[in-house]
Amino acid sequence: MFTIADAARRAGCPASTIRYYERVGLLPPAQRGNNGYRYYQSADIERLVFVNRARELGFSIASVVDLLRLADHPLQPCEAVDTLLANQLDSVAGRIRQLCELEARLRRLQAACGGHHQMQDCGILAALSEPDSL
Amino acid sequence: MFTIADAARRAGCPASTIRYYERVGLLPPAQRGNNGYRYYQSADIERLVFVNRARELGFSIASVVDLLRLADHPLQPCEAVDTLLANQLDSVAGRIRQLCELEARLRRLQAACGGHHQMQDCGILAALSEPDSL
DNA sequence: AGTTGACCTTCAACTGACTTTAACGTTCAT
DNA sequence: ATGAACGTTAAAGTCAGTTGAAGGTCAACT
Repeated sequence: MFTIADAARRAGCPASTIRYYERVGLLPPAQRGNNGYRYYQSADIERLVFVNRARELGFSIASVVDLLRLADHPLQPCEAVDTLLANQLDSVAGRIRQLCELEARLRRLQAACGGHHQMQDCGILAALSEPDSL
Repeated sequence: MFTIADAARRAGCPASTIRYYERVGLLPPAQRGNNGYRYYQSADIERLVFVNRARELGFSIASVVDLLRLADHPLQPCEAVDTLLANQLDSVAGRIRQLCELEARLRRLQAACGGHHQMQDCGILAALSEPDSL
């Protein structure tokens, strides 16, 4: 029997996040003591760890709900898991591509400003105002 | 004189976004017609384009406010602009690094699931539940 | 027994950068 | 004159939590 602070320590997230996960249905309602406190068992904490790992990997709350539902059916084929993972990889790869292009544009922009001059001569501000060339 | 829809077309953003920018003080209150409609002039649209470019480059609303204030003082030195840009580049580079590590972890996770098997044998779900090794 | 300090509870509001919705007014072409 | 396509506002929704207020509980120490 662990308090919410114990669970938080073990899962490596704030207690407020655990309450939030319960509130949005990502975790089932916790057992309660006579004092109203939440108490957790090892199995509950494993589920919480699962959730936190998946979140760290960038899965949305909705996807984690899906993953948990899938994990609860041990005899089903696991293709749906593969699919979720592949989608997540695609979306991460896409964001990386976008950010790399962004980085390149920022570097080009940086090159437009040699150094010490006035705002009115700043290539950065000019490029932000005018052209389509960054 | 352009309506908000004209301005939106020219700036490449939804009209709702323009209203939002005005509401949060990123744009000055627009001129109004007798009907209450907003009307924009070329200079207003230039400012809006500036804002949208900066937002596309990932600058926060607060940073765009700074950039605009800087751009409004043409005789000041432009080092502050350089600094804002350098910070933005740092933060983008940092996000890229994080996402690349995330991508690598997702790929390792993907390798844990060969293909057709049941949930209970799925290396993906196992890795999410158990170890620190991804 | 009292008190301190660390824990627990709920509910509401805040974050960023918008988007969406509802309910209503205007303009224009047919 | 009527309908589509525009405009207005305020409020709520999005995502994934975090923060704060106001209060109840528990364990240890004096």
